[in-house]
Amino acid sequence: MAEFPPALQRFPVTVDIVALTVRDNALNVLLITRLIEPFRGRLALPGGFVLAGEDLGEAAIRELAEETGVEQVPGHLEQLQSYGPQGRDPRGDVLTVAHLLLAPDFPVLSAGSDAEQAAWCPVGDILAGERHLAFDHARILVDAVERARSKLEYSPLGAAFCGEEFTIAQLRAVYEAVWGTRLDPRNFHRKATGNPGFLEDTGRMTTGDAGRPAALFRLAAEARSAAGEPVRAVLNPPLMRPHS
Amino acid sequence: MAEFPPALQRFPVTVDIVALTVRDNALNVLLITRLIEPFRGRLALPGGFVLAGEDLGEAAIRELAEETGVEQVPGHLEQLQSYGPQGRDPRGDVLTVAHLLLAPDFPVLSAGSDAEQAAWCPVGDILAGERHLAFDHARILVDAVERARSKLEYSPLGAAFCGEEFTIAQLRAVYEAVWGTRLDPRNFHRKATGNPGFLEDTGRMTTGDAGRPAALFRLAAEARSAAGEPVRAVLNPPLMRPHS
DNA sequence: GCAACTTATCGTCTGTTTGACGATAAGAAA
DNA sequence: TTTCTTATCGTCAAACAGACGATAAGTTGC
Repeated sequence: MAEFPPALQRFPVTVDIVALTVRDNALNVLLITRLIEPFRGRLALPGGFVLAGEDLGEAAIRELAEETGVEQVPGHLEQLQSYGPQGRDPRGDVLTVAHLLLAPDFPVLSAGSDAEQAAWCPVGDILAGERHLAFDHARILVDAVERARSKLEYSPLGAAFCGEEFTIAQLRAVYEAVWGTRLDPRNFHRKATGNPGFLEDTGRMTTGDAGRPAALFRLAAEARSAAGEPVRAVLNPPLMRPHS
Repeated sequence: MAEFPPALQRFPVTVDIVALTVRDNALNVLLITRLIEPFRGRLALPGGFVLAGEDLGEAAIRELAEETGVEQVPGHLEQLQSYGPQGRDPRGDVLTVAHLLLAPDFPVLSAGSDAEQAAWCPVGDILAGERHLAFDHARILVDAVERARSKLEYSPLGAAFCGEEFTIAQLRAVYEAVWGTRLDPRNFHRKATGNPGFLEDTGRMTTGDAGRPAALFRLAAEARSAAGEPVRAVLNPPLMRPHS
């Protein structure tokens, strides 16, 4: 039976989760306030060490549950990228596997005194440098936002920010918040509804809002991904963000 | 001074490299024949353990150099995805960070008796199941090929498979090999040369080949990425692969 | 040298898609 | 009832993709 080399270097491994949502027409990220050193008092991405017997995705889901109180993954979770192990943590080398969660606005746990307090923060505030994140989390956040932006172009994942049913205008608001642009409502409506295999009409309408009632849509069956499965790119041709 | 928790789990970490190139109009992957257990005698992706004091990219470059003899990274190297740590290796849990190299056809080291022999293998043969790869490398290869295919659509990375200078036909052969389709030479020529910021004419021509001499192009300055930097997507609108 | 062949490059034509924007529909608010 | 707001449908021109003809400029065979 083969064994690992005796002098084999082993590394602590963490998972970090960049949970993005759209609140008040702005892209928000879920951040915790660190209660322990290092970076005590600083904002950081939720995450933690991978335990023995865990896979990466499992660890990400567990950490998310521990720090926000959600029972089920509330949106689309995918692996982003790995960072390290050098120079990330003053305690020593740590490899981190960052994950990206695109989710509807969900309530975060109001933690007790000894737990880390999670809260949604506007991404713009963080990227503008108003608050400095712990570790290399600012860089991870930048990569995550860029990934989210490009995913919206050629995948149906914009709908991951909405609930089960949504209007075209709500979906458009997602694109506008993530891309930081304004989109023409009429052209967006045409593209979203005219792409076979993207949305399907539920037959129901909104009521009570200002303006004309809107039709409610859901993701078409072929655009929904089973948990952990890659999303089939159904936006063909893609919905390009305005370049300028 | 903060320290890591005493009971902290640590994992061996490897880097694996999916080196892709185009040879004889087919997509090829660099594979080694394993000389040690586990999976002795099986084909596997080049790679190895991350050493103390190394970052992920450094480890990937070192392993590539050790197993192929290249001195410099011969193409575009980027991180693909991480896998594990469970159920990948009979010796125990290992986390691997897969990397993707898109490179021109480069000669691989003809190793001596005790080194692992690297060789280019047609990706089609592997995916068809003619040879079984060690570990979960077949799955990693599938993910890498899919990443390469989609990268060609909206990034200038097709040129990473060519040398410094290349003709439109050579670039088209790359797209055809990676996508496994035929493309109309005239429409491809129009798209490749008509996209500002993608290619620039060197002013030089091929000589000696069959047919009319072709103009030699290189990647435009704005489409070249500094080492390790993300590639700016300059194909706008993208060059979509035929869907069917 | 000359015809045949090969490959590169330029054009044309048609259907599709985008971007800009007018017009109408259908509710709530005043 | 009028006004306001938002949803949805149309229109039009420019850009673009896919199919394919035509020509240019080499090499190869004879």
